[in-house]
Amino acid sequence: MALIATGATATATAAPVASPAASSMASELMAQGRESAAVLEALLHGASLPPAHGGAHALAAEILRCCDRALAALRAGGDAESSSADTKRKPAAAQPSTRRRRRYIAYMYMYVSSRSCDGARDRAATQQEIFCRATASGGGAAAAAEPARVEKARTSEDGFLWRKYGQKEIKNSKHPRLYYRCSYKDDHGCTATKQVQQSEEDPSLYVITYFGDHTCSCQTAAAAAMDDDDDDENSQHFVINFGPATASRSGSPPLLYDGDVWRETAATPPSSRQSRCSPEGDGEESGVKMSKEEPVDSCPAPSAVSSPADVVSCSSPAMEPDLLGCLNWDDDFGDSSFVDADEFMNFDEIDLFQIYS
DNA sequence: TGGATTTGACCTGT
DNA sequence: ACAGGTCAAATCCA
Repeated sequence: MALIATGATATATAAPVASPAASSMASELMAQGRESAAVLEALLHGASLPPAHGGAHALAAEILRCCDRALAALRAGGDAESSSADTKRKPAAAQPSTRRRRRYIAYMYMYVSSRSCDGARDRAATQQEIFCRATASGGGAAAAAEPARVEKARTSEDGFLWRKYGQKEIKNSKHPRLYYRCSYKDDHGCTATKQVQQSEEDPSLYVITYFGDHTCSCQTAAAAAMDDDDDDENSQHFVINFGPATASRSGSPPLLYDGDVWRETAATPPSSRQSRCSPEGDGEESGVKMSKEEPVDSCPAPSAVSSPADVVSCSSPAMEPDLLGCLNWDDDFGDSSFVDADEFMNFDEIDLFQIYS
């Protein structure tokens, strides 16, 4: 994923204010996460850990969990506040979901930051490498309405629940373009849509173009569900909790990493259509089949990594040292004494890695 | 039987 | 006229 960094959108988007309670909780969570990061750093420098620590994997999982919960707390706090105080809400289409966008951006930032400490490539180079594609010209209403966010990932799975509504052969393209809209479009009027198309250069990658923001509440419910799962699972698995939380309905379960391959957390029937977000027609839905029996593609080389999803999928032993070593929390996220999560993730000062048409 | 997917037809912009 | 986006009836599946 990657992009062109720009601060324009950050300033153009009104910053929601999280409630004090949410900020406090987020602050605690991030402080906890930082402690884990410090331990992890010590571990990476050769220090030995007490048996109580579960090793690098457990620490990394803890860090991710803290980050995610902090962001969820902020989101929930902000949402609650805005829903109670702002009853005259503007139509969803006219009010971008800044919180979710920020969360997305935060992950982008973490990703780019992680890459930036690679000695051979500075942040600017990484951002340049990050893929940027103009919104399809001459597109339909969705494409014309607002800028698109473009990602490249090994799976089109992103935690949201999508309904496919179309497929189109694209001229001069080997692969069809698939059209999805939020499954909650009817229920909540959510206008989010996305287009998925296999990359021409690397068919194992999917180019995902997002239009609009999710205005539905599916993410909140999912986050809660995931919290419930955390306690049971994270001692055993590397919990992948990237981006918006997974829908709790019969939708895609969160993905777990157990050291070798990805797998789904729930015993979702393989044929469950809602868990399928990958384009069909390429034979085996290469990006989504995540089971012991059918391991996903091996982790791409760092140079091929181009999406947050890849960051996650590359928490494999091959990628881990690079990624973990690059999480320079102090440099990238400020001092640990951040007062609240908005300060921690100083969103408005972070370059927004957003795709523009 | 209800909900999701498929796919040809239709609509819109260039 | 063409390409891309969306609709909606038909179909599939749990």
